[in-house]
Amino acid sequence: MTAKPGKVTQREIARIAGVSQTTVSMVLNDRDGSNIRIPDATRERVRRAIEQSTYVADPAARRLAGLDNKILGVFTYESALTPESMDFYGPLLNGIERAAESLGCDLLFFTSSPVEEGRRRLFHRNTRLRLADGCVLLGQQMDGEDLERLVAEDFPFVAVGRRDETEAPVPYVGIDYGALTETLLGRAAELGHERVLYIHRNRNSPTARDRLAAIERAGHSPAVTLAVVGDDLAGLPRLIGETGATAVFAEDAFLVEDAALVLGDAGADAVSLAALAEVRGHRIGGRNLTGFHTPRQQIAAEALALLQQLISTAPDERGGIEIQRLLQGEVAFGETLTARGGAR
Amino acid sequence: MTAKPGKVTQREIARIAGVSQTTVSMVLNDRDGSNIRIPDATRERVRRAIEQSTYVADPAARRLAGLDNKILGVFTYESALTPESMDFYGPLLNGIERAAESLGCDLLFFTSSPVEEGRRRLFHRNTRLRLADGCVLLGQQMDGEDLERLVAEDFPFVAVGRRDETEAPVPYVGIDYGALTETLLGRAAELGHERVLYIHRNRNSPTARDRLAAIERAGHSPAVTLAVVGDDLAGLPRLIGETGATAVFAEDAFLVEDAALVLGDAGADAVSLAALAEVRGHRIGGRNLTGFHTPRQQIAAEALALLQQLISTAPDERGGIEIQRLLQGEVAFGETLTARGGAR
DNA sequence: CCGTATTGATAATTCGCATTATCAGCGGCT
DNA sequence: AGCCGCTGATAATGCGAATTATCAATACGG
Repeated sequence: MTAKPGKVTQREIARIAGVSQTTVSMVLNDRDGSNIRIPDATRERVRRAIEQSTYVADPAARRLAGLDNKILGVFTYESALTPESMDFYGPLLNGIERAAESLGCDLLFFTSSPVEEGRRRLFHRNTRLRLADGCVLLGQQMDGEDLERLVAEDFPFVAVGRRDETEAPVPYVGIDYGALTETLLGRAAELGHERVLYIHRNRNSPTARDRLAAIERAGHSPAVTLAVVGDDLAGLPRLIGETGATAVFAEDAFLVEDAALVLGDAGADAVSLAALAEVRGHRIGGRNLTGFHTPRQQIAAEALALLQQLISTAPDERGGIEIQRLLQGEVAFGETLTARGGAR
Repeated sequence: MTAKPGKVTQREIARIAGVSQTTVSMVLNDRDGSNIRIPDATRERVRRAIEQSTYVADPAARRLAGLDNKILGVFTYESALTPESMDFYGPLLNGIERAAESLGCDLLFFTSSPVEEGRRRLFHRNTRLRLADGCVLLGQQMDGEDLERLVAEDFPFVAVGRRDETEAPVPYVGIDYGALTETLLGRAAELGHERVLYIHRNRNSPTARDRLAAIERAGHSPAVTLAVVGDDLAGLPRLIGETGATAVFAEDAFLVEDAALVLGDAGADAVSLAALAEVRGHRIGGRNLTGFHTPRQQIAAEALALLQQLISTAPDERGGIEIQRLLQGEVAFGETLTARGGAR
C-alpha cells in the first residue's frame, strides 16, 4: 500500500555524496571516536547532500534499530475527547500536550483499543504500544492486569491518579486526597459541625479508599456517618434526620449537585455541603461549592517528567527514582460550607 | 535504551512450535495459496504457541516491511488542547477520536513540530509523519509548502476546512460558507435590510475569501459595504452612520462580540447583528447570536472516511475519488437579526 | 521404475538505519 | 625490508516481520 516513490533514504544520500551509507549515518548522528573518524571535508559534503534533498529519517527503521522514538503513548480507559469528559480530561490533556511539546515528543493516542468485557484493554493482538517510548495512563478505573504486565515487562509508564490495585508498585502521580479530606473535616469541626454525613457510591478506586481512610483517621471530631448511595437519593432527607448531620459531604461535585436537587432550596440552605473532589465550575444554588482545587495541569507535567525519567533510565537502575508522587491540592472554600446553624 | 527482555518475537514462537519464522508469519496473516500451504494441524500448533505467549507484533517492523499501521496522524497548526482552542477544536477532535475508534486506528498527534519563522511546520528533520498511514490537518491557516510537499509525495492526507493556497488540488472536507452566506443575506433582505456592513479582518484564508465571494455574488440586495477592521473597533459607529447600514455582519462570533461591546447596549439594539460563522455558545446581551451552525463532528467523520479511502487506494488510482468535499451547514436564526427598524 | 506434480515447509532476502568489525593505504621506525 | 600504528572509510550484521525463491519428501502416472 501507499507506495513511497519519493522516499529518500540514507543509501540515496550516500550515492549522491559518493560515500557509504554507514558514513551518512555517522554524520547524521554526529558519531566520532577512535574507530570512527570523518574529516570535516567529507562531513560537509554529506551535509550538503542532505540539505539538497528532502531526506527524513524513517522512524520505523530507527525504532527497529533500537533507538528512542520521541513518542509517548496516551491511554485513556474512557473516551477522552467527548464534550462530557473534557471537563475532567481537558486540563490533563492540555498539560500533557504542553509537556510533550517542550520535551519534543509526539503523542500516540491508543484510540483503537477494543472493548473487552466492558472495559478497554491496553494490550491486544495489534497494540501499537511498543511504538512508544513510554506511556501515560488516564482514567478513574484502571485494569490491574494491564498494570501488572507493564511492570513485568519493564515498560516505562506512569498512571495519572493514585494506584494500589497491584502487587508491584505502580508509578503514578496523583493528588493527596487524604490530606485534603482531613483539612476539610478539620474546617468543618472549627465551624461547629459535630455530625457529618458522607455519601459515596462505594467505588473501588484508590482515591475513594483514600478519602475513607482519612475520614477514619480523623476520629470523632466531627463524627462522620458513611452512607453508600445509588442513583436514587430519595432517602437522603431521612438519613440526615436520623444522623442529625449538619453537613453533607459527597464523593464528588456531581453527587453534591444531585443531593442539592433532592434537598431542594430550603434543605440545601439548612445543611452545609461540600465535595471531596474538584469543584471548579460547580455552583449550588448560586453559591460556589466548597471542595478541592486540584492542579491538573501540574499533574500532567509531573507525570511526563517522571515518564521521561523512567524512559532514560535502564530498568535495573530505576531503583533510585521516586515513582509514586502525590501532589498537594488546595481546599476551595466556597460558600456552601458555613458555620453550624449559621445563616449564610 | 529501554531493554525489552520480555519481548516475544515470531522467532521465539517458531522455536516453541517447532517451525520456522516464516510459518509463524504465514499463520498470523492467514496466508494461503498455491505456494504456501499449511495443514490445519500445524496451524493449530502455532496458534496455541501464540496464545500461550504474550506475543504482540512489533509495529515498527511491520511498518518497515511495508504494511499499513493503522495509525493516523493529526497535525494542528495551533495548539489543539488548550482551554481556549477547545471551543473550536473540541468537536473536531471528538469526531476524529470516534471515527478513529470505529476504524480501529490509533492517533498520532505531532505535538513536537517545532515553530519555525512563527509557524509550526509539519516537515522537519525528525518528523514522525511517515509512521502514520495518513494524516489529518487542522488549523485556520495552513502552510502552502507543507501541502505542496504532501501532494508531491503522494502522502495520503486530508485538510479540515477548504483549501486553495496551492497549485495542486488538496483533499479537504469543509463547510460551504458561501452558500450559508448567501442564505443569510437573503434572509436579511427579506427582513427589510437594504444596507449591510460587513466587517472582517482581511484574513487570507479560503473561507474568508468564500464569504467575500458570496457577498459579491449576492449583488445589490441588500447592498453590502465591506470594511476591514483591526483590533480597534472605535470607528464602527461612524462607519454605520456613513453607510446607513441597518445590520452589521462580522467574520466570526468574536468579532460580533467586540462590535457589540463598542456599540453598547443602545447601539446593539438599534442594528441587527450576525456572524458568518459558527455561533454556538455565543450570546449577545442575552440574545442568541444569529449565524451558522457547522456540523463539526460530521466534518471530522467525513475527513477520516476520505482519508481512509485515500490510504487504501494506490496513488495512481485515486483519480476517481471526490477529494474536495463541502458539507452544508445550517443558518442559526438567533434573535440578533431582526426586521429592519423592528423592536425585538 | 523413472520423470513429474504436489505438498509442506524453510532459507534467503528485503525494508532503513545503527553499529561492529574489518580493511586498505600510508608514514615512520628499526 | 618488515613491522607498527594511524587515518579514513566500508562491508557485514542485526533489529522483527513479510515475502520470494527454493527445496525435500511423497504421490502419481504411464
